[in-house]
Amino acid sequence: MRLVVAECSARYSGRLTAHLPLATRLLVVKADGSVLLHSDGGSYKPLNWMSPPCTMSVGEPDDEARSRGVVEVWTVQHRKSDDRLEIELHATHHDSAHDLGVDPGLIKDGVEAHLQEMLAAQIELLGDGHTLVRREYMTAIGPVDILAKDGEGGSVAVEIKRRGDIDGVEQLTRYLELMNRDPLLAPVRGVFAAQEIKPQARVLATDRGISCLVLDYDAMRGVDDVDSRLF
Amino acid sequence: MRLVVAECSARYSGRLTAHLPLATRLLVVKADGSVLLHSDGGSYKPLNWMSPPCTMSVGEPDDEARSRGVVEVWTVQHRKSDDRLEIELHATHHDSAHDLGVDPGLIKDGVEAHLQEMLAAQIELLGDGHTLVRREYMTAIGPVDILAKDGEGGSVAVEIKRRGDIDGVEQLTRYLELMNRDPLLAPVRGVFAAQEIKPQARVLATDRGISCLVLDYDAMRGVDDVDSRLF
DNA sequence: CGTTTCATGTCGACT
DNA sequence: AGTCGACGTGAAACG
Repeated sequence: MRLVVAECSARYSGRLTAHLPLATRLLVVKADGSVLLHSDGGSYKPLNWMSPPCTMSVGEPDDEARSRGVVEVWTVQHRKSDDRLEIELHATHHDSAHDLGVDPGLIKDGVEAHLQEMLAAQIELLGDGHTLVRREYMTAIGPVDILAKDGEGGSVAVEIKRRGDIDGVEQLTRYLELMNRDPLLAPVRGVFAAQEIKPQARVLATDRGISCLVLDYDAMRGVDDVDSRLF
Repeated sequence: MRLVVAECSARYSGRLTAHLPLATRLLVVKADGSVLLHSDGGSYKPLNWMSPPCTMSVGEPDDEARSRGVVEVWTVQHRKSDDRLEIELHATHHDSAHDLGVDPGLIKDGVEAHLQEMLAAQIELLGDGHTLVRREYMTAIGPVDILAKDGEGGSVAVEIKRRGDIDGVEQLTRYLELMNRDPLLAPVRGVFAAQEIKPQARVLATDRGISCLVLDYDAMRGVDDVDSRLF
């Protein structure tokens, strides 16, 4: 990985045409040839970039460019499309190269998955008499996290989220709509379960006759641990 | 902007929970406190990050962490949510800070470029006797959209926007300031041309002696088509 | 400020 | 390789 801090201007053409006026920026050249052009603010998205696979070539400025103070011209060309990024470098303030090696990558900890496991194991949290039918109950539009039956034999569909937002309620609503068309299942009641339920989501859920269940992760894990110790 | 290349591991919790195993990575701390964690490959998206507004605090590792080789602990906390990024730094290979200043940002040439072409072809829209000098007239701070001469031989710098906002007037003002320092060009008059000019922008432009020109895209394209048919 | 739509979306899973 | 859907989507335009 090469890091350069330099005054530069850039021109991108490909899916759109754009340019960056002269300013001081961070240029990152990754091992796979990809290039990022970052400013000192904004988000994680670069001002401009070229994704791999691509090839970078360093060239000399022509006379016109040199008269504008350009010292070096980088041309980054995508290998599979005609996307092209041209960077004109003026003064360079920093330039260093580093060997980073291969990255193991991000590992997403499935808190949601864990909550699902634990709620399946502690299904009585839904209410007395509830029994588990199955986890990841498949429907035409995707798997419902948990399908259960209540004490009276009615079906209960549970959607689990770490953070209970409106989107989750919408998702559960779609499932319920579909499942209630199935005479073998209907009527299906909905339960929206999450570690934290946003007020708006609670209002929407309640309005649609969906119950809300706040899950206490630590308490549930405690119960889980006790259960494990019994074996 | 601070650049650090270090062996590190990280843990993010917020909209999801995830972690990064120990590896050598680039850490970027931007002026607004945001943090990016990049590997030497992939795309422009960091492995992990924290968007502004957020606060970074540097701490000492506890005994357990120190025994694992942790030298420093960075805690990046989002100001408006409970999103949190914790980075454990082991060996540091590089550490440098740079003052980048404010970035003018990316300029997308979409409809704008087309308007520029058409105005260059119909330069008399600026007024009788006007002639085109060149498009994309290069200056130290970026290209002026159109440089023209009026009937009396005076220079005219034209800034073209799809939507004429205050930013565009500011940009043209910077160009004019620079160009009027060049004795070969001065005095340079400014014209702010756009499909639609916001009232505020018009007031500011007028106040600075910059003329406003509303461009009728469809009418201009009509003329363009007629021109094409002549050939 | 909330809401909706766009993106050089990116990214992964599956056909 | 092409398609589809989720994303820590983010970002800009709009009311």
